[in-house]
Amino acid sequence: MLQLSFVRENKQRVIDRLAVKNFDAAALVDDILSIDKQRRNIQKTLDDTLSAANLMAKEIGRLFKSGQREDAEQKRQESTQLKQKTKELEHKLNELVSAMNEKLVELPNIPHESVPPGNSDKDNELIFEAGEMPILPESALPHWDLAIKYGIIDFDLGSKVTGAGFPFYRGQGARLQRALINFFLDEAIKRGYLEYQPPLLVNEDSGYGTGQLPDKEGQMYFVGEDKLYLIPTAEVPITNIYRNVILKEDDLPVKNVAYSSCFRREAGSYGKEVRGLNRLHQFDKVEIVQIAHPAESYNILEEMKDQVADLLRKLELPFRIVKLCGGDISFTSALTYDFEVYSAAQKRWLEVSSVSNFESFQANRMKLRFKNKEGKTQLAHTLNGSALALPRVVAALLENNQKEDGIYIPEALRTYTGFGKIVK
RNA sequence: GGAGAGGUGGCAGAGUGGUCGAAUGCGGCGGUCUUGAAAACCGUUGAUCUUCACGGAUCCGGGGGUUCGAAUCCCUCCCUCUCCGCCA
Repeated sequence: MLQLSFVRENKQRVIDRLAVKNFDAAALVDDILSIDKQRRNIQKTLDDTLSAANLMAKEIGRLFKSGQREDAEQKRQESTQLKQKTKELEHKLNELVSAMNEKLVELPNIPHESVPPGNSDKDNELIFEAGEMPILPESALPHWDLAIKYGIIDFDLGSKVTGAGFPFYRGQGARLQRALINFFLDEAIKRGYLEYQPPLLVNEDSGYGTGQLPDKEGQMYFVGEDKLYLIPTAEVPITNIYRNVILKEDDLPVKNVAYSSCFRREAGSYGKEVRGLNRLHQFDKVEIVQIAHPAESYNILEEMKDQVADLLRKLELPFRIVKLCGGDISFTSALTYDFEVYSAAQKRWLEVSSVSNFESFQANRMKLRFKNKEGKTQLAHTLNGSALALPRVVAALLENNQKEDGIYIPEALRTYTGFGKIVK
């Protein structure tokens, strides 16, 4: 969420910038500021009252000690009244604080200056395109048919054992998954990331910290018995490592990478959009997370963008990068690049990565700070990106590299798979 | 799952109803001394809110309560450790 002090000092700017996200913030901001004003008034009165009560309590202690029972007794009566007053003030203050927080979390993050206006993915700005578009014969199969032909992914078996969207990977298909995970992790480690293996279940505080809760509650699987959520991305546990943490400036940037399975309920999705590997309830992803100095975060975003592009190049997949427009960018993000690979048999672009700078939006929510050179604590910036999500990469690899005699594995991956092509 | 112990500042560790935001040690930072370093000595060293500032308020695992007054008493939740049981 945005910092209250920022909203207070930059009211018009907040409203203007959020208009780019097609978000009319005027009324909300007014509400917040008016509640804030009341809050500060009450806070002041309460502080003064408490201060008086504290002084009196000390005085009473002194009187009792020196044996002045009568004076003490009288003060004690007075103090009881003060007590009543503080109770009322506290109650009122709590109401105002929670009302304000409720409103404050409804404000989206402010988009970066370079974010183009727009309403949907059609208005996203294409900023890069690379790789050769494969030309496939008419007989080319979409990946869900290739999966059956080569016996490498079994969707029906997944439906039987669990449900739709939970495929089994089998033989060379399973091997390919493992190869991709190791490849992605190794590439990140080469770039100085520290590898983590996070828990796949997180508590409520963590869900709140990265912004999945409260608004996207329905997207996560929930284990009610233990009040735990299955993670929709490793971003959640990895970023929450730093919840309520004050780092040293020298620790920045923090670079973490994690492979994890990801679980998403995807309620309301259906049709050919979700066919095969296009959208799953459980999938694998390698996620990169950085915690950065505010002055550096946009350089780091570019660096992460190049990193993801490099992976796609090594996988020899045609891809493009789009900068999300105001209408398509997420609630929490200030600037997002989406990466899409071309899946030649479906003739579709599939999103395989999303790299974002959240600036201090997540950090403020989870109190992730660092102590700067002047000794002041300051919110850090958080960034993350998929590097990469597996299923759609696999879809494109299978479709684009299919030949008469099998499906060819790109050179960079062969040391990981141990085979050069997938055969029947 | 059963029984017990415990959660205090960056760390270790005192404190069991009143000058305790918290002794002491270590670590960190600054200084004295030194050609330099070490040692020694002196000083300093948490966070949040609020105020132009002085100052004030809050925080001893989280939440609630008792009391004029709570780190200290009560309730509740969470977590850690030890023993037993179970187990990849």
